[in-house]
Amino acid sequence: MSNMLEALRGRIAEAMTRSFGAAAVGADPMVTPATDPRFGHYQSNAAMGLAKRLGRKPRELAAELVAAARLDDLCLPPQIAGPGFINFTLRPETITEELRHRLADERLGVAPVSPARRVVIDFSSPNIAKELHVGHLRSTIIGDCLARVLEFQGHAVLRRNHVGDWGTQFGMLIAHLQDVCPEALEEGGSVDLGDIVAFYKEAKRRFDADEEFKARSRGEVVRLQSGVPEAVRAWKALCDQSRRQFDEIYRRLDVRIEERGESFYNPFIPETLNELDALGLITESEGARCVYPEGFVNKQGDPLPLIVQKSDGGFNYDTTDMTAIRYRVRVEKADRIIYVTDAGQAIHFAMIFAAARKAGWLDGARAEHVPFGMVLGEDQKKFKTRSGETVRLKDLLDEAVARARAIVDKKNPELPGKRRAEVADTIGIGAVKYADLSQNRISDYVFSFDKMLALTGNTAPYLIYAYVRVQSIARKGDIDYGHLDPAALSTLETPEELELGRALLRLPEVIDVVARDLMPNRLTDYLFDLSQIFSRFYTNNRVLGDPRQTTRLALCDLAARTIRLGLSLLGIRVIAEM
RNA sequence: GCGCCUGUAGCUCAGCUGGAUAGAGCGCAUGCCUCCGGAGCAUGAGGUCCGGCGUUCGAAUCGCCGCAGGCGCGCCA
Repeated sequence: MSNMLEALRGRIAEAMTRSFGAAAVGADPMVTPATDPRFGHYQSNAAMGLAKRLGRKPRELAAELVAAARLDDLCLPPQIAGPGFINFTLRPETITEELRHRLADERLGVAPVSPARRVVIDFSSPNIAKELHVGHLRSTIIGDCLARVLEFQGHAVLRRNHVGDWGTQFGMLIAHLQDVCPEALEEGGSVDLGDIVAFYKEAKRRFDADEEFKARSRGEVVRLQSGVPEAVRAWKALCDQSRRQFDEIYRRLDVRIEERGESFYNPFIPETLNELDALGLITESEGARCVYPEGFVNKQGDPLPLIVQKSDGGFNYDTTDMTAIRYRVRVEKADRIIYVTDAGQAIHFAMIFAAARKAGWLDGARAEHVPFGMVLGEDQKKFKTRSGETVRLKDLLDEAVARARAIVDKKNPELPGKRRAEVADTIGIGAVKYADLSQNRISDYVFSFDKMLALTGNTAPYLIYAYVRVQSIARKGDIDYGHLDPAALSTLETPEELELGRALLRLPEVIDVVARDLMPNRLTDYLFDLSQIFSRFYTNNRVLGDPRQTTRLALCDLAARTIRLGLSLLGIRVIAEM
């Protein structure tokens, strides 16, 4: 049993039914990590809740539960405290035994979930012909992290980049392309259009300034939508060019994602609308076709619509999102669909989900919006460059790496230049990700290079440093952690050993919580806590040359592997030296 | 105007199905290198959990009413 919390929960649930029979069936054993180390490792608050239902004193019930529970193999005799808290302390032998298993377990005690589900995660989602900018940072990083966590649990995760690759803006882009790069309209061959963003800006400038160009642009939209091959080729060339620029950033961020843009869903729009219509969910209003999910009103207090077809016959993101959610359930057989977008879209998704539910599409599936707050500058205003421009992700990453490089150069000039470059890259990118993920994603997040790259505190550099220290011990002592014999791990004794051992055991519970709440900061909090405990351990417990060397090396190895695994779930790499 | 989100130490933030004396980092003060990397460790000061009322054995957490800030509010996404 590698998840101690689950184990205890099971034992208490069992004791509850044994002691109180039907009255306790389905009641929550209320087992949680202890709120304070002085209370032990875990606690159950079930007695207080039960007291009301059974009309008895909570401390009495707690005593009965303790008497009825079979816990001897896991913990010391439980203590009853306060109004009826039951406090559990794991036995040192239990902790040690479990750590022996972990030494030989690649997954460090985290069992794959059963049954595995099919999960669609919709994240990042930039627009074609535009830049990946700071506005995409959180969606990309958080979405990737959630994907990694759910994949590690064993779920089949479909990572979807719902890029904006359709719409009226393509008219001006195609018209501009005709003028500056006519060869892109020909069949076959790919063309390098250069900086697609500059291209977009120029097209936009002409569109705003030139009536003839504007008219031509409108014509191109029509040609594209009706599938004229030349227009479609131009569109593809534009998307390809954008994709190359996106992929460069995803590569640097080590983010894997499958592009499935809005255009992908075009063929499925008619059947989606037909089905909504057949269900009687579509109402016409001012020439537009609308779905009115209940409970949403506009500023006049009138029902708020999803406009699934505009009055000009065109489609918008309500249409695409309705089509996509239906496709994901019906065709991709998703059990769970997760949308990682800014909090400002909360109402939009609430409406999409409500409408999809009404249509019966979510009967066997769960749709969730995972909202996050804005990225703010240190002035607490929306994060912009000094000149007021949107911050490009590329520039942001470059600066993080450059700053990390400056720190490495200063701290460890003996490291060869090539290694310093790797270290700077790992730390710089890792710091950007960690800073974002360690924040409660709901609140707005103040972006600060200085804070994220700080060598102390809850930052990527601090965690990576803890990892590096373990590798450093190995180098010093000429140790190969791969050759440690699990059986040689003796029962933990010192307070620091026990504290570290207990912290290591928590990993499976933490992963469960992250997957349940989709809150990466629960994982970063744990890793930071673990790293601090590890630092305490190795400053106070000599490893090399100590009679307990083997046991302590095993703890070092487990700490390093736990940190490495945890960081990998955040999308952050480690290095052996820094 | 309505809706959503946020409000916790000087600053930046945690606080997980309501649980015990509310935590961390930074900053500040004071210790610790004959010792595995001091990018570290230890100790301390610092709180009207925005305010009020309510629910509960128990509220930072739930409900209602206010206050402040952010975001959104019909054919962009």
